[in-house]
Amino acid sequence: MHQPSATPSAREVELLEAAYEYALTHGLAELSLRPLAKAIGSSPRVLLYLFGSKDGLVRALLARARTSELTLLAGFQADQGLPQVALRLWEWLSAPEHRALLTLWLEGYARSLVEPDGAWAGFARATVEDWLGVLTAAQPPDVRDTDNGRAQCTEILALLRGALIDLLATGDVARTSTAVQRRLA
Amino acid sequence: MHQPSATPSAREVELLEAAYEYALTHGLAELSLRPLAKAIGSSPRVLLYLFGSKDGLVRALLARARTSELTLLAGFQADQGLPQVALRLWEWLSAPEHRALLTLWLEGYARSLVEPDGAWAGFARATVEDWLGVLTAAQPPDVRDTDNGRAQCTEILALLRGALIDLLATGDVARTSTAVQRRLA
DNA sequence: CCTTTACTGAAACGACTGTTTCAGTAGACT
DNA sequence: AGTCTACTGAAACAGTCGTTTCAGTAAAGG
Repeated sequence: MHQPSATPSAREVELLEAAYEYALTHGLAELSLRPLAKAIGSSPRVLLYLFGSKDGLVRALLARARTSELTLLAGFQADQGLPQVALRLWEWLSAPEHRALLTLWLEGYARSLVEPDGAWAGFARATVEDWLGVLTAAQPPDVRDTDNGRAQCTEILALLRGALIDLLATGDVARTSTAVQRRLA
Repeated sequence: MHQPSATPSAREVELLEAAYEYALTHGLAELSLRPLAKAIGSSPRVLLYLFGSKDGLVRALLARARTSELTLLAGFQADQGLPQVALRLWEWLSAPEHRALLTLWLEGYARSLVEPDGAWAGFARATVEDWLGVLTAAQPPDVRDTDNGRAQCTEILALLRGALIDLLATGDVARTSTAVQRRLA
């Protein structure tokens, strides 16, 4: 046996990184051990040894995705006002090189709603709170933590994410960007 | 053999309806023939006979979902202005009894982005256009079909959908509804 | 009555799933 | 040298998957 430790080994983070790259292009829904292992130069045996189970691996992948999301969000900490932060967020969201990552994010989001238990538990809710946190931090302190302030953040979050899933489906950067900027200007 | 006909038989629509109910509570990602067949009082054999393949069944389910979406949207045809239509749409979206349907919708949406070929092809894009159509129809004719008009519809669509996926994850009707109404009032 | 059409049941096929068993190898520590 | 830890390969296990084969029933039309 082997419990995936709190301090992962070097090989573990190495394989997790490779698996993450793989998931970015292949999605999480159809992820299975043998093709993944072959693609990243490993074996199902090793993946199970390091992550305990497939659920453990998926959990690690989800955590990995959320980590890189959080470090990204940390870069947007509120020196400017809410609209500016939101606009810079949209710049990041609409960048073509982040398409795969965000599709993966949406997939995890949807999955965690369908299957609230198991590996996906709480992923959607967690990311709502992560993003709301960043937006809230960009608000002036006198508005923050009021009903009005939370509604404002929720609206901006909705705008960004709604425009994002529109963009992911249509690829229409011009239309979605105009819509976002139109509201935030 | 058996090609699923353009004019489905009585038994076919009956089973499709039952399968749709099943999908609403179990999701599409983990749908498999044997459990589904058992639950709706049928057999894998019959489902394959009627729908040709599992892909055919999923396609039929997706089409079924889109159909009921379209007949819903038809009920919101523009007698009032855009904000009123959007508010009534949000009323429908935030109703607790539609939670399962909308989760299914989001699942199909995400899946069609990850796997753009096969049964899911074009689902996400199609629903974007469906919704945008309704919102556009609610605009005054002089704004319609201008860049500005399309940006406005896109923004409202983003708001509604962003608030929807927030609601689906958190269940927080109060916060999300306030956010939507705050923008549309 | 006979044929055709629509549907159904039981069982099997091959491919794939996550996981386990057993057997190692390579390097670091004592 | 010997032991311990970390990791790995090959093969098998039991289960599920979509699909096919072969069989049969029941009703409708001529």
